[in-house]
Amino acid sequence: MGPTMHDVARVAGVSIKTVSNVINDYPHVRPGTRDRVIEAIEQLDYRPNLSARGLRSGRTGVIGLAVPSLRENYFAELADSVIRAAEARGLGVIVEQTGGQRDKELLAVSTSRPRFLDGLLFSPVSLGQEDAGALAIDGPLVLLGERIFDGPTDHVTMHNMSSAQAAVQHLLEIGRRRIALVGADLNGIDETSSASLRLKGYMRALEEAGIEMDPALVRTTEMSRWNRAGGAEAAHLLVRDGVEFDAVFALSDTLGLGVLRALGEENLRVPDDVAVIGFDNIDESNYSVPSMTTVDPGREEIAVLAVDRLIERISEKTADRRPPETVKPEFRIVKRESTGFPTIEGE
Amino acid sequence: MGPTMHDVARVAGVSIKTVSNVINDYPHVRPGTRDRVIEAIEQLDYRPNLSARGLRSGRTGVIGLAVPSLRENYFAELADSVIRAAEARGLGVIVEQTGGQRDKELLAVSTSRPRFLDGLLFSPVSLGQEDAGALAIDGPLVLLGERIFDGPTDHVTMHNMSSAQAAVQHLLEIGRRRIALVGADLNGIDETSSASLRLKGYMRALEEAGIEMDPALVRTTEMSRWNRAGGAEAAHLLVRDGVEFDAVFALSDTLGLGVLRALGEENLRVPDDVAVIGFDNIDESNYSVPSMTTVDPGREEIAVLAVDRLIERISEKTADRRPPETVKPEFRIVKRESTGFPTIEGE
DNA sequence: CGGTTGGTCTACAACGTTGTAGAGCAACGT
DNA sequence: ACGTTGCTCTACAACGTTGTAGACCAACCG
Repeated sequence: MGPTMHDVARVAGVSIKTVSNVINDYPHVRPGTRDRVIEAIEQLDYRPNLSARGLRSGRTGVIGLAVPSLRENYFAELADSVIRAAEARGLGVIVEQTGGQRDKELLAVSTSRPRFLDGLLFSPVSLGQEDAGALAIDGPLVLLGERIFDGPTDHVTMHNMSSAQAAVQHLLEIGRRRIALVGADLNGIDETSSASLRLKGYMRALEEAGIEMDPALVRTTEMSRWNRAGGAEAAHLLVRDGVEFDAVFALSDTLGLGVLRALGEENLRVPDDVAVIGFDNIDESNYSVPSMTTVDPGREEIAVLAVDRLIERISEKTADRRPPETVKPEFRIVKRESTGFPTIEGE
Repeated sequence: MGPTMHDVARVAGVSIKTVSNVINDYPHVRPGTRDRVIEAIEQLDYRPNLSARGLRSGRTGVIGLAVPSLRENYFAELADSVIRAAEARGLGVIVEQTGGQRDKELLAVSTSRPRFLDGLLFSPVSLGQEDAGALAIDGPLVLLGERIFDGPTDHVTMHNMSSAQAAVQHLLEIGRRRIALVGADLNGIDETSSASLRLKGYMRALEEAGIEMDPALVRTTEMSRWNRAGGAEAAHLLVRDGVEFDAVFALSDTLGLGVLRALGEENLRVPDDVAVIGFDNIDESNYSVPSMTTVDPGREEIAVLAVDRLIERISEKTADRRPPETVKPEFRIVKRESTGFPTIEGE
């Protein structure tokens, strides 16, 4: 066990409260005293005991981040952004993986609080509108992603519909008309899922262009989660079903990368035979063969916004609580080889 | 603030210590009393305050994981494995990113302790043998990866040399003789880096096969870290330098994926013209075009071993401290299309 | 010159938990 | 019948920090 404030106080010849005051930048400390304390701290290599601080002040300086899985690149990169944003503000991040399973997601919300978190960033996948109530109980909570609209908490999301629409418009602009969509979720007609919102953007873009939607072009994925295998499978099925198509809008980059792979196996050339656009702008999409055009939903900004919102909520007095907010960063289309643009290095 | 032990004690009609005893499975509690306490806990939805527990008992149930970056797939997947292993044992994981920078790595070791971690899993990149001393001070610490051998702590690593040798043997077995190596680190002749150890394996395999090593085939990467861009660059240079080669051993999968991309751009066919093998077995390598043969160093097992070692160290009395151990899981070669084998789904 | 103000510091009591010491009581052996 | 044992439970004191209340002193005001 390291030195405590008592040790520092003894060395500096002050009371422990003065040490505490120096550490917490309490203004009324004489410069000379402050220096003595700082010197003592350095001499002893004193570090505050965060458990004690957490007990006394109710804050631990640690927040939680609950995501489906770090094996999904989007969430790994999101975690990277969140951790860096949190670190810049002096917070640690405990990462929990829900596997996208409903029970583990519910658990993450209810069980993570006792883990002495100051707050939780939560990216649910399985929880839906009907679970909004389950989120009301706990401490500061900021939702990430699409699900659970109008919940009792802040929500950082993305322009799913309009960015999906822009993605399809991009395909239309380069002359494609038979645009397949991979990753639709037609099981529960769940209005609040990313899949549904992006599908809606797809339909709008087609409608505006005066193209009738062909249901044969809208493909679901069998796998429970969006991944490369799902994308590959969907693309294989498209080809083997004999559906004619000259472009694919994959609802996530990992799906899109699976599509790229499958198209290669089917001897279809990208973008000559089939153009492909993904969604998420994960690092990997810039290095696939060919590099993949995608929608950058503003992940980095999502992380910063979310951490800042959470910090606000944490420091908020229960009295003057603002009503829950929903914020969305700007999106952009990153044009790459899979739709006929050269890859820009470092993009 | 939620209910405390006092509240539970009052409801159950016992002392707080009895509540504590029930929670900590202290044996001498009458079944009836135990039931009353459990019922009170459930009725109040009581959750122990981990700050208080941490203060009193010196344990917080949280460990740290310091890795270069979650954007590197290998580390994202390692983090996934570690978090799952830790969760199974009731521990939370705070993830810190060092960016592979020396100062941040040193900071991670010295600063993370006050963050009330019970222990730290640390995967250094920049720290070397000369920093072994810096690791002696702190609490339970388990190193991951190659660097800092013979340090004062447990070390979970991998069979770098023999698995690299096996990788090259695989290329030799399929008839390749001009085997390039991408990702060498020739700056500091640092005996303890993954790069050096894998290079050594490469040389041994060639030697055993009676092939003389051609320095023109051994390529460094300009970028500070192993990534796709570095692999692509190295492959482009190989071609443009006019070096003849029929296989590439990439010292990491991300390097290998960059190599695959660059070879495609150079109109070289994989594996017909050039066979490629990587190292790490990240998920992505199974979905590249073509899928990439690689060395699986046993990442999942590394995580489990590391977490278990750390837990042992945490619960160890200072008296009967075992000497530091170094453990390595088994490796295996995962054969895929980039060396002429069909991809096995789910592999 | 007495009273007030405000800057600087200290003493003390919490925060919620667990370790220690020991009280109470039934069962047992002698 | 009485000490001993062992199970069950309780009271109390920590753990290291911060909030509260207030002491002390110099500077200032009237």
